[in-house]
Order: sequence, then structure tokens, then C-alpha cells
Amino acid sequence: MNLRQFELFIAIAESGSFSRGAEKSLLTQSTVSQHIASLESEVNIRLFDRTGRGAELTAAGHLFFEHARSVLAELATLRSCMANFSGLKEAALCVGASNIPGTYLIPRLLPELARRHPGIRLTLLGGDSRAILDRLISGEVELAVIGSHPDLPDCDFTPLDPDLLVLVVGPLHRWREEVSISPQQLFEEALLLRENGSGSDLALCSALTGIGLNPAGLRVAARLGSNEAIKESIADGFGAAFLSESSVKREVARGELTIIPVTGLQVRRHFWLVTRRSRTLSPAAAAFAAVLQASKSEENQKCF
Amino acid sequence: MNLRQFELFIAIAESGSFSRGAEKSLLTQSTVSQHIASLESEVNIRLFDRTGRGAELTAAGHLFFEHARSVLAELATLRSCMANFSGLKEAALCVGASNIPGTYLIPRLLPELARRHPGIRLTLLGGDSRAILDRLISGEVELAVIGSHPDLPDCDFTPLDPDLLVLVVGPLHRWREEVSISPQQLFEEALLLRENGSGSDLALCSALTGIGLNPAGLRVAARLGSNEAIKESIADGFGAAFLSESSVKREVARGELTIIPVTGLQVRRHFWLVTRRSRTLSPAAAAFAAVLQASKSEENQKCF
DNA sequence: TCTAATTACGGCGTTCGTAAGAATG
DNA sequence: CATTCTTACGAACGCCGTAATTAGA
Repeated sequence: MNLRQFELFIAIAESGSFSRGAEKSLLTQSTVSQHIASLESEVNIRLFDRTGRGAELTAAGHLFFEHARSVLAELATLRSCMANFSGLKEAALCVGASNIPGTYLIPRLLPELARRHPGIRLTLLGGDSRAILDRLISGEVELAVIGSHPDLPDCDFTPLDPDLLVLVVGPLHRWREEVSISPQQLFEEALLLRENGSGSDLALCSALTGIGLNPAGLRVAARLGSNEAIKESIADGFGAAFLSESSVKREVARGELTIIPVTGLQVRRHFWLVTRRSRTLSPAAAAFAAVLQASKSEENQKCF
Repeated sequence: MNLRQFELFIAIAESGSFSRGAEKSLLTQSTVSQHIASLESEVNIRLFDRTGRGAELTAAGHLFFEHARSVLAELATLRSCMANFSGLKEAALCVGASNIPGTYLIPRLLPELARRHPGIRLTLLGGDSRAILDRLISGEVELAVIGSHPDLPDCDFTPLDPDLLVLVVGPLHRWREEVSISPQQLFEEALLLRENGSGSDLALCSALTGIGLNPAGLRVAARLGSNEAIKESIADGFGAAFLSESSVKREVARGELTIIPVTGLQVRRHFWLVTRRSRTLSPAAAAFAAVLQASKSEENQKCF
């Protein structure tokens, strides 16, 4: 009992004769005869009545016919789904992203993704880096975009465009009017930081260390769990913080926050595209990754 | 792409390794490898990621998996339907029967049919003999039970138990008290007959001719289209009629109708089981025919 | 007697297993 | 180094076609 025989069976049933069914299926009568005999012996019941001028379905044959059609219909569905999937005509894609990339990076890329592959239905799952990576490893998301690079043996990390962290203060802050400050001045001011070990925290520490300063000396007023919480606090006039440039663009434009350059200090943090090592990306995931990479070169071009 | 490969694919997907999938499917690893490679080349996309300690579905593989399961589910349905059908566990049967057999013969057989084959779902289509035979020839019904035997080359007729036609009159009829009447007396009375050429009409004519009388001399008060119409008329006291003994049993028992024996005249009419020549009967139809035949011998035993 | 399905048989392609090789952890 | 998948190659099986046979109209 195989799919070819099903198609043959249906060709015969619809044409009413073994010979015409054979023609349709590009086979000879004799082969057709063998196949039907084989089917009949397998279900142990006659499927066609041989009438002398063709063949006609028996009651059992009618039953078989209906179900054979269902089987072939399912098969056709499978084929078309696979073709759509391969061709990116229609594909579900599940991506994980931590806070900053999920809020500020990926949304900017959605138009380009939709333009290139209108069939991709994207689901974006959020969470902190650790949770996102867990979801990646479990297969719940196919790729992840995060702002840190833990040492995971099972994952491949691809750098995306670097995120610039800038010092921002609120409209009532005493630094408000400064054209710039020195790195040393940072140690005199109450700072708001993200969680210990978070991507932005690590980036700041590494930048300070890079110019010979010890991050441990910073006056950390608070460590807050969200970018937005820090913004709120600063907007009220309390403290200063290093925030992702892209995440404060809007507020800076409205004058709610002000960027204060710090002479000789550049705090950068990379975003990483993470995939499971030696796992095949679906075409949709590959397309998404390509869009991410493309945006990266664009950003870099702007930098140079 | 064939059904065997689908089963194999699912075995691998569920067990998480080519080797274990091979065991389940009673194949060797290498064969399995070839089959999956063949599937993958056919849909033109990777279905499994080979992880070094097994194999895991890719996104495309998950999609394939779902649909492959649907295909196999349909196949399983087909197999079970065919098995049920062959085994009479569950089968639809469509039978045609003309008026008398449909009303009085077949209903009596239903309990026996249900006892032998509880799974058979019977559909009984009615109509006059001609309509029933048309439905038989078109394949709409698989077998037919009728009260006449037209000369159709494409049909096989099998005689069932003969039906006895008896002369019945109403409670107000002048023959009410007669113990019996002579055949000649029939010609003095208004008779109600069925349609010209109907089974019961033919039976009466043939019986009269058989004892040397000419049916043309009968006083035909009316020809009515239904047995029940004739009963109604007679019960009102008008006329007499030859009706199927089995169809008047109930009324005779209640005293609404009376059977008057006619000396030396026996009007019999055969019922026929009709099938299309050289067509295979479904198991259900064969079972139904068997019940009919069994009832026939029973009746004959009573006769002798 | 013609048309259509079945049967017999030989060629050929596919599937399968053994065994050796490569990759992964 | 062990496990797992891949590749190569020969054997077996099944599928297909030709041609002769049988059945039906």
C-alpha cells in the first residue's frame, strides 16, 4: 500500500477503466492490474468490479476512494506547506530578545523584514538575557538577540552593531548646562545603574577600566531593573545614568533628558545574535539574521 | 516520498535518534540515513539536525512532522474503515424495496439482521418496482427486493418466499358471512386492484388464467396506487380485493377485514431479490441477502 | 471478434544490509 | 574513545513493460 497506488486507484476510479487509469498514471494496463490486485489483497476485499468494458467501484471501493482522497489531500497540504516554508512564503518565526534589543533594535528592523519577506509571522519573546538564552537552548526560540556575551559552549555569538551608552541627566540636574565633563567627575555624582552583571553595567565597567579608572569607586545611588525606571528617576532630576543612545533619542529630542559627553570615555556595548551551535536555521530565521546583519553594516557605515 | 518513510520519520522524531528510529522500524541505521536524506532532498530543506548524540527536528522538520502525522492518521482511518467494512463491524448498506416487501417483508427481518450484524446501518429506499430497479442499475442501491420479475438482462433475480394474495372484504360486505366463494362469483363483484401491470395484478391474472378464467371479465371498480388505499376503501364496505396476506394480518385479527377463501384459486406472487449481474456484493449486502434467504427457507418449512 | 483485464516472465531500478569512514562530544 | 551518522558497494526485492492468455459484450 503506497501513495503511488492511491493515485493510481483514484485515476482508475475517476476514469472508470484500468486502461484509462494506466494512461493517466503513465503506466501499462498490466502494471495497473498488479497494483490493484495488490491493494485488494491487502485490504482483503474487492475494490473494483471488472465489467468487461471498464471497471467500476464496489461498495468497498467507494469507501476506499473517499479515504484515499483524504490521504492524498493531506499529502498535498504537506507538500505545499514545505514549499511555502522553504520559499519563505509563509513561515512562523520565534525570536527571543532581551530588553534593549527587543525594545529599540528589533522594532526598527520590522519594516525591512516585512518588505523582504511578507510571509514571515514573527513572535518576539522578551525577558532578561539569561531567560532568553534558556529559551534558545530549549528550542523555544530559534535565535536570540541579547546585549551580553556569556560563555556558553552550545551557542554561537555573532556581533551586531555596537550600542553606544551615553551619560544622560534630567532637566533639573546641575550638569544640565555642561558642554562636557571629565571621567573623574563621574565619581562625584550619584549614578543609577542596571543590575549587577547586566550588559550595560559590564560595558561601563570595562570602559572605565580601559582608561585606568576603578568602577568600584562609583557612587551607585541605585540599581534598577529596567531602563524605563532609570529614565523616570533621572527625568525627576535625581542622578545620572549611562543609557543606550537609541533608547533615549526620543526624550532627548523633547528636552526631557540631556546627553552630557564625557571626555575621552566611550562606553560601548555589543549586541549579539545568538544561535544554537550546529543547528540549522529555518529559512525564516536565516532571513531574520540577514536583516540584522544588513542593519549592522548600515550602522557601521554611519560610524565611519 | 512514501508512507514507509513517513513512519520512519516519525519514529526518528519521537525517539530523537536515527539509530533508535531504525530499531523501531526494523531497519538499519544506514538505510534510515538514506531515507531521511532522500526526504530532505525531496522537500529541499533540512529536517533533522544531527547533533552527534542523536538527531533533532529543525523548524522545517517540526512542520513536516505535524503533516506527516496527519497523513498517517488518515491512512490509519482508511485501514480501520476497510477492516470494519470487511468484518461487518460497521457498514452502510443501501437497499431498495417496492411497496409490499418494503412495508411487510423487510421490517420483519430487521431484528435478525441486527442480531447477526449489529454494525450494519441499513437505508431502505422505497418506490415502485421500476423506480427501484433504476436505482439498482444506477448503483444507488446495492440490492433490491421487489414483487415482479421484469426481463432485465443486467440483473440477477433470486426467488424469495412466495406471498399469498387473499380475497378480503370489509365488515359490511355481503360476502362477510360466506365460508367460501367460487371463482366465478368473483366476476359478479366490484373489485379493487393495484396498478395495471403491478406485481399483485399480474399474480391475480396469472392465477385466473391458470384455472381457465379470463381476467378481462372482472368488474374492476378502481385501480389504486397503494395497498393502504385499497384497505381503506374495503373497510368502508366498498368492494373486495386480493391483498397480500401478510399485509392484512393485523386488520383481520382486529375484525376490520375478513378473508374469504376462493375455492380452487390460489393467488401467489413471488418476491425477488434482485442484484446487478456480475457485481460484487459488499459484505453487508451479502449478509442482508443471507438473512432474506434464511427467512425464505423458514417460510417454506411452514408451508410444507 | 473486439475490447479489456489477467497472468507469466525478464529487465531494471530501488531498497536494504554490511562494512568502512567521518564527525561529534 | 565511544557513539552516531554518512558513504560505498553488492545483493535482493519489487516495479514495470512485453507478450501471451482469458473473460466478457
